[in-house]
Amino acid sequence: MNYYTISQLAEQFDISTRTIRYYEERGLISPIRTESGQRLYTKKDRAVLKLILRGKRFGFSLEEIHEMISLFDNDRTGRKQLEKTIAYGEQKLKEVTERIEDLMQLKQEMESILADFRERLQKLEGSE
Amino acid sequence: MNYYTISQLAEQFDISTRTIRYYEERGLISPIRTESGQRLYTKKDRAVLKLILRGKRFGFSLEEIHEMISLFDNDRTGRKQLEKTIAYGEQKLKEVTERIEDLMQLKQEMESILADFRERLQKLEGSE
DNA sequence: ATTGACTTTTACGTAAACGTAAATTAAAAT
DNA sequence: ATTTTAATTTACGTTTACGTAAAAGTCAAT
Repeated sequence: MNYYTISQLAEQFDISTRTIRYYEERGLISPIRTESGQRLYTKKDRAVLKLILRGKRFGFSLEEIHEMISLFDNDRTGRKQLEKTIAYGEQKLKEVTERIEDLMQLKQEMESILADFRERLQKLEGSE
Repeated sequence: MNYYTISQLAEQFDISTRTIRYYEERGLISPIRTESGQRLYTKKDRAVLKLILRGKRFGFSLEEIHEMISLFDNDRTGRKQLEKTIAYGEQKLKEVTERIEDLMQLKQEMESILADFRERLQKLEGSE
């Protein structure tokens, strides 16, 4: 397994190194360190970073994303733990589903507005 | 046509009056005023507010939302104007479509993780 | 070995999106 | 008529999510 440096990840995702370090400050990502203290990121870290950025695009706060990440990465062995995790996951899934429906409605509206504008343009072109 | 007061809208959408005034500061909404200076909101204003809040849930900035609102509300008569508006609208529509696809992928992933957890729970219950 | 690119921590700065408080005025209720 | 409730403006405060700069150490290349 090989590693990424912080600037490599930064370039890949077109974000700053400061941003990546900030996510670490907030406990969202935990790279290992070399003897000298340099951060090294695994593929898994990279995947987590990708998740964070996607969450951000949907308007989730880092805090919310943090919670969602812990879904993946905690080893939840106990039965109670599992049940709690599932309940939380179902809740989040519901939220995501609602957002999708909401977005699709927005899309519809935008499409109908666009159709209206296109029609207006047609009429203008016709009367030329 | 009847009007809403600011606190009525605030209650309906579960936001603060400060928030609504802030949107006005930013030019997103423009209620009329009584003689004494009290804000009065029409149904249309209410619809705009709803739009703002929906935009926010998708992670759009107030600035972006501002631009999108002007799509609805400007009377764009000229041909050039219409073409620009349509182009902008198509762009935004594309963004929304991408977000939907992105969200659906997230949903899939969450579902498969949940399925995994449920399976684990089953095994635990079975071995009881 | 030295230059240059990269990394680290520390720490102050900032824009967006409000919160909150104060002082004042107006509307609604008793 | 007078409380109570709601509204206004002004203005400073706060949180989130980073930006930016400084000082110092490290890695890669010539």
